[in-house]
Amino acid sequence: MIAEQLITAGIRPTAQRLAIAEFVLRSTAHPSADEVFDAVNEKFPTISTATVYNTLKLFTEKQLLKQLHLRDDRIIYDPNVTRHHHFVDVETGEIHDIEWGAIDVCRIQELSNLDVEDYEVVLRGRRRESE
Amino acid sequence: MIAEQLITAGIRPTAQRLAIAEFVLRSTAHPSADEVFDAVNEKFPTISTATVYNTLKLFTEKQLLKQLHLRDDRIIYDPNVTRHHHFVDVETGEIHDIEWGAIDVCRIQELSNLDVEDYEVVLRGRRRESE
DNA sequence: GTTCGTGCAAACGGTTTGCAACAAT
DNA sequence: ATTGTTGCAAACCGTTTGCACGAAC
Repeated sequence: MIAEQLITAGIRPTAQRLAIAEFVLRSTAHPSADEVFDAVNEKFPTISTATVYNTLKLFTEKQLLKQLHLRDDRIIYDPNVTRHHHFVDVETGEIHDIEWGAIDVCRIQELSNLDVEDYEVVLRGRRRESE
Repeated sequence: MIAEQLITAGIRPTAQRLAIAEFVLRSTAHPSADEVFDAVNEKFPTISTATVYNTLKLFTEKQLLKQLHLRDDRIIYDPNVTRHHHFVDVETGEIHDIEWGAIDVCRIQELSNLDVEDYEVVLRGRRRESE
């Protein structure tokens, strides 16, 4: 349950936070703050943008979300906090997750004088018409 | 020469554009617009931020620069427009280029239903003390 | 003289913050 | 009582734009 997930992360599950969590932690669409606001605002018309921003920041600090900088105009949020890659559809702007095992990245360890703690592949292109 | 590079790209080489070009096209530091402004402003105190932003936009359209979205707070610019990867130093925030051939990325073609037109690896970590 | 480039100031848009009211412990 | 949370409005900051002046063709 979402409430337990918040409590486990050390977050008090208020009504606003639950509404935000239910949308953003279950989304695969990598929403931005204003998209979260719009979605939550429908069911919770009194919520403010400040609460949305505060909550997204809190969720990020508590490792329930990761910020992505794949769009040039706004930060988007990813509830998939495990290692994975990203595909950016250049036609629609949509971001799709690519599972970690689908791509091999080799010779990272050979980079001299760099301790690589993390990495990801960012792909750009378009979805193919599936036959 | 820088002026010829601008002309070749179809850009009239004004004094302001030359000053900006000399700084940003030769930089390996991935500067942001305000860093470009500060640097150029020293030698060219009458320049405006509008001109810097307009010029960086123009250079980007003319393929002399690429915008990078590796920092969470601002756009940075890369005069290296050939394929390469990026290493983000998590201590200093500095961005370093990784030459294309230093890393192998495999099985991109196997991704079903995706036409990958471009990709890059983004690495995060710290520089090792070299012995 | 018409197009292009510059610089100032204002506007814009995403995000953060100050603060007063309120809820939870 | 004290601490944490919300929502409003204002502030903030990187970036863009409107516009008038001037330069280049």
